[in-house]
Amino acid sequence: MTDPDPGAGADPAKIGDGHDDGVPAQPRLADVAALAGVSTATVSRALNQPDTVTAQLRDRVRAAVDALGYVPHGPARALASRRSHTIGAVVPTIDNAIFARNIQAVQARLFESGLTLLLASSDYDHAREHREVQSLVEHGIDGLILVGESHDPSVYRMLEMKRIPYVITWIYHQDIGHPCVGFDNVQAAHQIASYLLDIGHRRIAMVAGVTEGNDRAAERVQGVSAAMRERGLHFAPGQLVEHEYGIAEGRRAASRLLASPERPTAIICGNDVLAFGVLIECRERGVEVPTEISVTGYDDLDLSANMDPPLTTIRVPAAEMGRRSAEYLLARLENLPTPERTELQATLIVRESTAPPRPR
Amino acid sequence: MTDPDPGAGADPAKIGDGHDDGVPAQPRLADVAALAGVSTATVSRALNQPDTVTAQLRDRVRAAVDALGYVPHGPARALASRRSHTIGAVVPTIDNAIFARNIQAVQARLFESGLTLLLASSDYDHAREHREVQSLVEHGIDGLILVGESHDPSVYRMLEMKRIPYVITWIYHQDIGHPCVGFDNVQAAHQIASYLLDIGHRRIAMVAGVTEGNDRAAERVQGVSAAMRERGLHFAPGQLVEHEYGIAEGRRAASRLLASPERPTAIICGNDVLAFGVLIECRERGVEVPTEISVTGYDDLDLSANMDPPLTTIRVPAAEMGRRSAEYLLARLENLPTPERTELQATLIVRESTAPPRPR
DNA sequence: GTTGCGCCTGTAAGCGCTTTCATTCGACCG
DNA sequence: CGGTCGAATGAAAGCGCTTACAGGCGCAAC
Repeated sequence: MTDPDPGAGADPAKIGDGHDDGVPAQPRLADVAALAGVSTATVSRALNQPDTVTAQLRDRVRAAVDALGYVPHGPARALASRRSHTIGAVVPTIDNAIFARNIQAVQARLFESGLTLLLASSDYDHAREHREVQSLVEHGIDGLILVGESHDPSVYRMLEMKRIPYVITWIYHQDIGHPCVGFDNVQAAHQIASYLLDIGHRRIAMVAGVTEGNDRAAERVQGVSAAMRERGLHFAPGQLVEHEYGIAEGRRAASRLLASPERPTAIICGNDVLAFGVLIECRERGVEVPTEISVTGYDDLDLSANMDPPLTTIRVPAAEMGRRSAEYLLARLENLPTPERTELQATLIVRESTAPPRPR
Repeated sequence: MTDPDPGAGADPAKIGDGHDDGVPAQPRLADVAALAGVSTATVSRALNQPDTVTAQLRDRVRAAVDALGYVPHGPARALASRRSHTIGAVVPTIDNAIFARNIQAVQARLFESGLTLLLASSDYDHAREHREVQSLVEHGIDGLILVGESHDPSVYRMLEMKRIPYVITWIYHQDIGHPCVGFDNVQAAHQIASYLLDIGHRRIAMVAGVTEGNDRAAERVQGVSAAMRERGLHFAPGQLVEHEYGIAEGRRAASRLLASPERPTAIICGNDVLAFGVLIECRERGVEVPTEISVTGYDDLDLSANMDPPLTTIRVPAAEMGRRSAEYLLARLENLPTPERTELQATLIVRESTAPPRPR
């Protein structure tokens, strides 16, 4: 009934092309074991827990691996060990310098620990995000990095059900009910608005990112609004606008704002790229920054310090956040103690795109 | 000898927490089968080849899946089917707008077809790239996207051995011995140099990317050199420099070039970011572009058209290349016919950062 | 010279799914 | 109305690896 010799590596079906020289084209663990003259269990141990095995044996296995060009088969390993050695990440879009930097740091850190990154992007769409997450979960990810707190409830449900550790990034505040590594968007936005108010601005406009389904963008609006409210101010009609990410969008927004009868003395942007657009439109229209109008960004891209004038902005710890979020998951996977929530600092960088408003 | 009832879902070890209500915490295919009252084979078919199954059955299975919140286990599926439904990509760095755009397109296209992207970055280091590729191969990727043609030979060897389809991107020329989707860097660089020569420039400098281990950067230098050679010109000493990617690096290069006794009348940059640096340094030093000096880039980032002055550059089909390279692999996986090599166009975009040199 | 204890290594049972092959069922034809 | 063929389903054998568990061996202690 049963195969009398299941361990035999000589099954011709297993041997690829080439002369039948006994060197399988796609060697399996059993082939390595046969060549090294040990059992598959030993090879597995020699490879995965080298310490539990004789040095001599280790070398012998290593030699066999090299001789055959053996590469372990991850799915089989994942199936048997319930660990895929992969981490998933879903970002709104990779095509945004600040996320790219963040993801680069995540990938680099994971690689250091021998893990691989599964990357997906949601295009700021919760439904799509849900499908992306499901796809990642199907692939057996050991952990997941998410951007922001607001997600389809089924996302959290799935993670819970599958017992997959995850971490929320790009956001931090007292009452986040999830593990997170981020910074306080409300506070940072509040800070930049307060700075503008402190130097005398009263007519402030804001070019925010699209807030629907984007809690980071929403919190930034919230922080600015709060700072204004504290001084008894609020946005005049049409002075708080939302735009998608992009230079052209920033220009369009600025173009409208600059044409308004009560032109603002300062424009706060939800990110640096929008601010670039605003700066460019100002230049195009001959509106001097910062003498006629102040402009601020949020992110502190490399270019920001090099704009003309250099952009006042919030420096966001994108790379550190990437590294730390990876490390959180790494720690969880090793069952090492690690704080559930870590707050990073976003700092105001004052440059020359802001100045007190010109007296009328 | 054998379990008389192997299909039973009642094995207590399988049931997670909660009351023993027969609803497993982490349902497997067998649980779905049990609930739907069919075999696991049928469930598998209903899920993967819906057409081969009765509509009624399909619905029944679908219902059971929903009821249990079943999510297939990718590694197991990959092990059994020899398909992981993942594609790997290794780029030098994600933290470079043009690669980010490319990868974004890859990911989006793969997602459309239900595949997932495994992303790695090599940091322009062949040794590291090799390890990254090995790691991806271990994870069982069904295909691989590589940047450029020059890689550690063992990379190609491994792909060959494992029979993993791959595609080379960001490069194209007649004698590439690998499947590729790219554009001709030599020709594009030749074109931009020729344009400068045509409008009268003779003292031309180049700020190239680092060419070691980067065939794209090398080809761009080659294209420019060739164009100059055709007119009996060559780079003066110190007028061909290589710099890492970055604005600061571009500034540093420009700073030296502008200070040289025989100041060039045009600076060709290996990418837009270096060109931004050059442009910024010129502005800082009061060197007018393009009247005193012409500057060109390569990539055509969003910002390039919005610089002051707008940057003359080569527009690179980053997103299309991403989409097409994904599609190449998709076709290969389906055994559909697809061209082994496809050439995309990189086009010269003339803007205001270039003009004829000022007569002396 | 035994006995006992550890340390290594081997045996073998799965991990959860796909897929071949066999079987069943129903429809259709003679 | 029985027989035949095709379509739909089920049974069961792995996919390549990990990991209890068992077993063997050498050494120290008695």
